[in-house]
Amino acid sequence: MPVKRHMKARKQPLQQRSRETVAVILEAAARILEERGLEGYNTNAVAERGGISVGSVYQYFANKDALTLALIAKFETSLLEKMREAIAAAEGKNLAASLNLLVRAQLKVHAERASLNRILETEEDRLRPRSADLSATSELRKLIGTLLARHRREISSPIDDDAVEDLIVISRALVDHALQKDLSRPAATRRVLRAIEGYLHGPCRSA
Amino acid sequence: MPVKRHMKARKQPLQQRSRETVAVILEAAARILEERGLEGYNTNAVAERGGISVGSVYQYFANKDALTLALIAKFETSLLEKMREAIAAAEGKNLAASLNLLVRAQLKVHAERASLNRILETEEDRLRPRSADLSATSELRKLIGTLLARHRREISSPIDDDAVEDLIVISRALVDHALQKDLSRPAATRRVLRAIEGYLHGPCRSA
Amino acid sequence: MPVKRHMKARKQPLQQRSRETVAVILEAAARILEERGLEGYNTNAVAERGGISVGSVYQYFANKDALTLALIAKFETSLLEKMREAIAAAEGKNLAASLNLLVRAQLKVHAERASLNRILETEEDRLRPRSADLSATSELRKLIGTLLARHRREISSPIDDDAVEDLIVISRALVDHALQKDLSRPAATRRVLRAIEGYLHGPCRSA
Amino acid sequence: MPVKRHMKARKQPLQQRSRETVAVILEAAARILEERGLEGYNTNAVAERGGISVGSVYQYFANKDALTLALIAKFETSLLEKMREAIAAAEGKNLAASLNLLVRAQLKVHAERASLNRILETEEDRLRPRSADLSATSELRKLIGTLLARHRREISSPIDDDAVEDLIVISRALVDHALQKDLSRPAATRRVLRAIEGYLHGPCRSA
DNA sequence: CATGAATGAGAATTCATTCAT
DNA sequence: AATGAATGAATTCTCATTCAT
Repeated sequence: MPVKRHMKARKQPLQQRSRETVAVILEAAARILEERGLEGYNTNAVAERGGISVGSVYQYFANKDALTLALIAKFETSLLEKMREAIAAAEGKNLAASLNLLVRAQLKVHAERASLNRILETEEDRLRPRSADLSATSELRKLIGTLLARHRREISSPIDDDAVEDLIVISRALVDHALQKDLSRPAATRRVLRAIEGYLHGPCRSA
Repeated sequence: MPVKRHMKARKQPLQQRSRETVAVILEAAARILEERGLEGYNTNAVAERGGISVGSVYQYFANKDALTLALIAKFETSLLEKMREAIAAAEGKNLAASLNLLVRAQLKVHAERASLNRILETEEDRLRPRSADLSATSELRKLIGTLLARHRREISSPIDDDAVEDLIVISRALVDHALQKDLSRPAATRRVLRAIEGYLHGPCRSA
Repeated sequence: MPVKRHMKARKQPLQQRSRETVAVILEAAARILEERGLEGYNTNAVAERGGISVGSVYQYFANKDALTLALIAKFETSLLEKMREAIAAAEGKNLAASLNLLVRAQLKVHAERASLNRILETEEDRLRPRSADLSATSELRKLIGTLLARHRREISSPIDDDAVEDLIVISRALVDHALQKDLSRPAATRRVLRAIEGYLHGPCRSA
Repeated sequence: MPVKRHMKARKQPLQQRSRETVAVILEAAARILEERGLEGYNTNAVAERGGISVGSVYQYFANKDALTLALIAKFETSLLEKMREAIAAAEGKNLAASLNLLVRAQLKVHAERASLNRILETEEDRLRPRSADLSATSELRKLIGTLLARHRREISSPIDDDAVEDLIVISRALVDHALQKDLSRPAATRRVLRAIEGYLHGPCRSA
């Protein structure tokens, strides 16, 4: 079953009222996903939860997948936001301290709405017509790339775009895994950092 | 919405005919998932694809989820099988060579039915009542643990159960990512190995 | 196999249109039961008969059993209504005349939709989680109790709650039986009355 | 949906083995009905419960309804048997004592497999092409008729066939009701007897 | 714009019955 | 005769989407 076309938001919510409605719908969708999972996620439920009518949902989202994509975009943006803040806060610190801040921020963001984020990641696979990258993701790559470049001298392994990508994949996987296994925050941080730092220092035979 | 309860035992395939039917069903389900994705995966389609009737599907699988779980188990077992072979083949080689074999085996298995495996992994999240481990997974952990212990002296970083778990998570994530991005086999191998070896040699300040 | 659990509240018909739809559904269900019996009673048939879609049936009734229960309630209420009227009409008459009116009313109501009522009674057994009385039934008991109390002096046998209950059981059984055997109205009336009056005058040894 | 034709047992179980199989099937059907109700009553379940194959069920019963009818006949016959015994035991006693024995016998039989009997009565309505009487029922009428004729002088009200029929209907209804409400045996006996004796002594104005 | 009733295709599951072995 | 695998029509129920008001 191919993904529906016209998956852009139907109209630009220019009016104040409209923007509020969109926010209500997104929050309702998020809550339904958290409370009932993908199984219980349907447009009627979302509308009811948001205290509006189904018709209104379709006023702003061409179809269910468009709504889901909007949710994904929103949470990806918010993740990016937090990462940006963490990187800003790391300004002036050394690599280890910076990574520590970053990982803790990432864990915090994912933990906040852990179940929701897991589901959205799953849906992303299904909805994103492969390779079509969300701008947020490439933005994140750039951010991390810049950070690492800044600390080039503290890193023993050459850092190209692929390395950045892999680092992102690795930390996301470990963070998800930690949350799924309900690890304590410090334990999770330690494990994620170990992987990242290992990666950055490369296979040094000097040991 | 929780996973179905009534997973009561269905008839075990005793006769030759039955065992064939079960195989037909599993293969049909796999093909449907590959060709149409989760969206087009329904018991009627599976039956039709297998050239049998829906009733026969339900003769051996209590419900759709049970069928999916059987598929998961089958592919997890087959993955384990291949890993076991790779480890056997690595007997006598050094760590780097062993890991190389292992990663290539993993990439091969996943690549064979890449899309199917991705979907099954997704479904596993939904179907496995958290923490309930598939025996195949714990088996894999043991296998990897043994391999690393054998090469203890070539590893600079202490390897406990958590480390093994993280290594599995990392390589699975990178393999999935590589396949999704259609990386060439050598490139994928290189990137996965880089991560693993980095992890094993730990953050060595000596660089 | 127990009665369905998910009898959660469905939308209450608020608008004019909705109330009409609910009425249409109930009437269609009644007709299907009359024409095709329990065997041919299914939600698709009901919808088709009512000229609406299945979805609409489920908009107002959580499931098939809920629809059946609504039918039961409706006809129990209507029976009660008629009995109330008969008792009102009997005001001032003596016991024999009152009973006569009552029995004739009961026969009339049951005869109107005899086959439907038989089926609904059958389903009631299956659907009512024993002891959970329909308010209509307890209402009827009260009504009959009051009538008999009014004529206490014309009755030779002490009338308690059990007696009222038994009288209701007896007359319902005889009425059903008379309708099933297609007895003429006067014959049926006579036979039911004979049983009731016999009960009320008790085993008088004076004969 | 009309009742199936060919509803007679498919073959006369002349052989010893066959008769045993039929008995096994009937008992299995009875148990399934008791344990799972009409909802869980299906030929596959019956076969499994009886430790035989579905095919064998169809060897002896043309279809499911034929099986149900056989069950009905069996339990009606057994009821009749017990009533006959009770009447024989009442030989020489007066009317009151005879009725007492009879009612107690009836309560005992129905109580033994109360839920089964309720269900069978329900199915009887559906399966018996109206008016077509089971011989057992007319036999029972004869039995009761004879008993009452024997005690003609103790009865103040004329007893014709209709009266016998009504008495049977009344006592069956009250017995069912008593069992459904879980009345104690003595209480049930008292209430059923009260109704019967009232009926027999008729509306005597002498009180 | 909002509402929410209505739609109906589609999916899961059951079970009476058949028939090759 | 017995077996039990296979069948597939039938049924319940859901939910994305539309559209009259």
